[in-house]
Amino acid sequence: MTALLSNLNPEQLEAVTWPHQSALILAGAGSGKTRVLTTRIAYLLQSGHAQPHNILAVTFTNKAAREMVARISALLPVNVRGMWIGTFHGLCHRMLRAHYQDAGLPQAFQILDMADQLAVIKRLLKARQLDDKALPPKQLQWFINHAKEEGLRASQMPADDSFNQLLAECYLAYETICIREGTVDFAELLLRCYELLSRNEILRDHYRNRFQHILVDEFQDTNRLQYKWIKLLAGIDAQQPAAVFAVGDDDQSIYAFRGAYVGNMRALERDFNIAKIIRLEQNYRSQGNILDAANALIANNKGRLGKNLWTAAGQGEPVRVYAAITDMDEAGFIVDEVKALHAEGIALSEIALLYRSNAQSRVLEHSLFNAAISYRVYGGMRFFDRQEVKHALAYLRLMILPDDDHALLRIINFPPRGIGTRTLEKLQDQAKMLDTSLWQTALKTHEKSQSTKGIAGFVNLIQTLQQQCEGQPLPEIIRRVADHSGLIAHYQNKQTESERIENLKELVNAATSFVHEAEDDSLTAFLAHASLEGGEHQADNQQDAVQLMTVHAAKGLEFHTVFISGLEEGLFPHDNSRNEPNGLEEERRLMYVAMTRAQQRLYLSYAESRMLHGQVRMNVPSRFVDEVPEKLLKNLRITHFSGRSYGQYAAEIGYKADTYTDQRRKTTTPTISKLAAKNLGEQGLDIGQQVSHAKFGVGTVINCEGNGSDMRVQVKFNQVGTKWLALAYAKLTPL
DNA sequence: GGCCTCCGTTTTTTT
DNA sequence: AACGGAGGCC
Repeated sequence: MTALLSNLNPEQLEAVTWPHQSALILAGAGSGKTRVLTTRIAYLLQSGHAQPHNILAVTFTNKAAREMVARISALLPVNVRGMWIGTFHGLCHRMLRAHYQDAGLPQAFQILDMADQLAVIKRLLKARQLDDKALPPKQLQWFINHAKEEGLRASQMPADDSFNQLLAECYLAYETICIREGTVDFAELLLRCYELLSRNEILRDHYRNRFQHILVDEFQDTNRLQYKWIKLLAGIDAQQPAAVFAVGDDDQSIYAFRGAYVGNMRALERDFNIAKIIRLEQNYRSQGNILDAANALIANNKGRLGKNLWTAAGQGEPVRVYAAITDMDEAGFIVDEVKALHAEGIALSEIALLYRSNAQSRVLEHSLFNAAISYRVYGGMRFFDRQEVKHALAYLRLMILPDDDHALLRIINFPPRGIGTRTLEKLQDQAKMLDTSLWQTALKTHEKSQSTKGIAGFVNLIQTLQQQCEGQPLPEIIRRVADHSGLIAHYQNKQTESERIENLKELVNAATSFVHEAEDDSLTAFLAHASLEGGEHQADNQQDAVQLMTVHAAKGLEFHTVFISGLEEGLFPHDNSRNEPNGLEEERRLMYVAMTRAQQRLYLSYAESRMLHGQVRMNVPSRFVDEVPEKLLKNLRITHFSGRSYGQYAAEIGYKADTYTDQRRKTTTPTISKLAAKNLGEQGLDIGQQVSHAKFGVGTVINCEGNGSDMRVQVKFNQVGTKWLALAYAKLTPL
């Protein structure tokens, strides 16, 4: 026991040994959050306060869940299997499988991922003859998911105007489809589980009795339904409620855009009568200057629970800032620094290049590639999202749940077997008339036919596959399906598709390792695994490489050196965040997360001009750079120019932004430097200059076009956004 | 059925 | 710039 608790600081120790009561742990970045969580579990077990089966621990990602299991196992020899440790979705799924009948689901119910869900929605909208303008599929998807996250069913949706009525009707139609097909989307896993527990007293009491300790990781990222689920399971109104041990950091809440509700932290405090929040403020990751910078930045946010990170390590190096001329120049600078760091002995994998949006990675990749520095980009297409893999999975799903129209439609004519749009329409019409699934309809109308063509051929194929795979081991089932479905042959006929065949083989490999690792190695379990664990492609290249990722993807990670690039107004903070309530504060938290990833060295950079969406844009440095106290910064521009003038350096890096061509309109417009020098100069203006406008207030000139009386300038106003103004009319006063 | 062209979009993302 | 979707054409 003493070994377990040694080396904890006083706050960590208080959290770990907290009595059998609910607790809220405010755990700053790098404060040993995971350590506290896992040591708490080990402490409960070792001290005899709890048995493994009394413990439920919930995370957001499978990776976090796996890490938790691994670290507990390392702390003490315990049967981890007795504990329920997993993601919200994974745990809800587990309950629904165990009680599928009580939950009103077929035994072989299947999980729809976001793409599957969108496809179902598109099909639904098409059937109702609603085009994109009447109701965009994405919007309906968002509406349905948000409704579910609020715990609302279609029948509870307001229909106060015609559009809301339309939304409610479509939601209802969607629910009907899912029920008939036996499919469940991500939000449904949670809502269904919540409803199951709230309606079924026996089950509820069973689980309440069992889970006396509920531990929640990244609590700030919970949505309202997840919180209600925790509350229900903990049974705050019960005689002996479970102890909820919630660990989170309101300053690192960066998922409001997908429904996370930070207010849950306050709600927990209130609902669970938490008298004292435990704050973990000692940071074991970053050096002083980096923390001071991050603290100063986040202090600009309002309504925080309040927390100030400190470190026992020294101040370390200053935060380095580079003002680039172009995005290419910015990338070039970063690559130069990476080279220098690597030469000093820093491993490439200890260097992270962070950016706000994925599109920004390209310039960086380009420069790294040319410099022959190995790098790895995170994000992008995941294994189980690939079309060939999804096709194969659709065959498998249809075999065990033939009423899944979504799966059927995906493959009824893939590979092509002569079932065209008209045949399909006929089948769908018949199904509607018979009020049954497409599969049942196909059976009824083509059962007698022995034909190997068309729908009858498809029915025969699926039935044959069902028979052939009966009782076979999982990898063998997948091998047969990939082969007999004609998928392999189809891709073999195309020269460019050889990678897809490799992926189908990889799917067999995935099944092989799944059989070795999973407790339940059924096909149903494998399909659930494919949906829920979407395939973090972990195993690949161990080689030393620079890490490229969005700031979101970097959450929870740490690196010796971190570069945050593209720190420009409009990019970071992103323009779109302005339309969202508290959008700027979320952007700032994002910046806070990015900065606190760095251990020893932090670089901030921005570019004056950047190619975005095929157009050169002039940008103003991000306010986030200004929010870092000057005394913590070190400006590298002068050093990097090494004595040259701006003009000399610009010429050297080939910066010729005299004109840019709008490909769409085939027009060439003179931009910045020349015009700025000539025409703008005549007006007493310049790019980058602060100006004042009677109505719009203060702003910065960021672009211009035309000349003479037609001349217009683009001004980024501090209050009202970016506007094009005709100089002949608008009265701009240089400041 | 497959290929081509035009057009619109473009933040972040896990389950 | 780049990608995806829709619609037209052979």
